[in-house]
Amino acid sequence: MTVDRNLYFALVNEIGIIAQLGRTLMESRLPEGLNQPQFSVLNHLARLGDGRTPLSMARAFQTPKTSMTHTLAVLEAQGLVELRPNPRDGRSRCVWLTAKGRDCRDQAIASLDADFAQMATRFSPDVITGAMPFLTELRKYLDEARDS
Amino acid sequence: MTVDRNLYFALVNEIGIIAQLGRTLMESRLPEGLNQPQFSVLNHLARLGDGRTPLSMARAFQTPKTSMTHTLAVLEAQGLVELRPNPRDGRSRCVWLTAKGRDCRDQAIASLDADFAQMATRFSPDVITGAMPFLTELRKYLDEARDS
DNA sequence: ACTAATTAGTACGAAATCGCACTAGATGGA
DNA sequence: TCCATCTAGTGCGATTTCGTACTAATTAGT
Repeated sequence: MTVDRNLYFALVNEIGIIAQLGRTLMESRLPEGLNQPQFSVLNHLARLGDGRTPLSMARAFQTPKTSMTHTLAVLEAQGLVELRPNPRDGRSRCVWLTAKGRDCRDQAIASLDADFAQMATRFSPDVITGAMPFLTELRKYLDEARDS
Repeated sequence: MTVDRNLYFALVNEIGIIAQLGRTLMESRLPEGLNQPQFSVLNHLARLGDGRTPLSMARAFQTPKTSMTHTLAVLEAQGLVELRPNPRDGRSRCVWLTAKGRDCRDQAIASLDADFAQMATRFSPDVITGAMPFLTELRKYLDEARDS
């Protein structure tokens, strides 16, 4: 019992530390004034397409919608995204990348490439691929467990 | 190249979301007014022994020392830890659990046990044990990569 | 022993996080 | 249609996070 608890706690703990280290490392590469959540929003819009609503993004990142409001306000103030009314829903808005936002994301990606290449020398793509299913399943589990 | 970058980015992303979900879930079980970093400090002291210095704990959690100062101030205000002078170093202090702090930690552990038991039905200890080495190595790698 | 460099901790301020309460718009009965 | 309910987003305030700059104590080099 005790052993199991420590095992699961160690897992959560290790993941928490990795997330923090990853975030700090990542932010050291990002352009000045762009933090990890802000970059994630830009990247999300670039990868999956813009025109999404704030709420859908808040859900995608599992973060409170008030946090997303703040993040988007910062990005908008920096001219990296634009918020336009949602033609399908008067309460809602759609988030669009500006040209500057797209450039900024591409540049950030380029900076991170060097880190990922470095990382690949220690962790081959195969190793990462092998580790992903467990992590994905764990994420889904925790996501579901949220409602209980 | 692009595939690799997305793979590594997906890894960091997934871990970030797991950390956030884990933290939120955990905090929903903790006593009112105790958040995850605060609990982690209590747990660390209970497991590894108290009388440690703030800096050593900041290092253990890979967090800035100013954050630890704040966390300890909160815990002290709640009467969960006590800060006493370090007899071996006049600049330093030692952190001690109070009886209340120890009780609080034990109670929190008990609440979390139910969650871990639930989690164990989906992820056996063997699966967790199998996943740990990769995560530990990744954590060490990121820790080392911090100085570059 | 003396001074320079290092180290532990904190004060302070800026920014981020996020819960609560609210507004405006949408939706689903009856 | 009308009203109760729900939903998207924001304003606000409490708390957390953490970088910079500082003080006081220790350590290292000579």
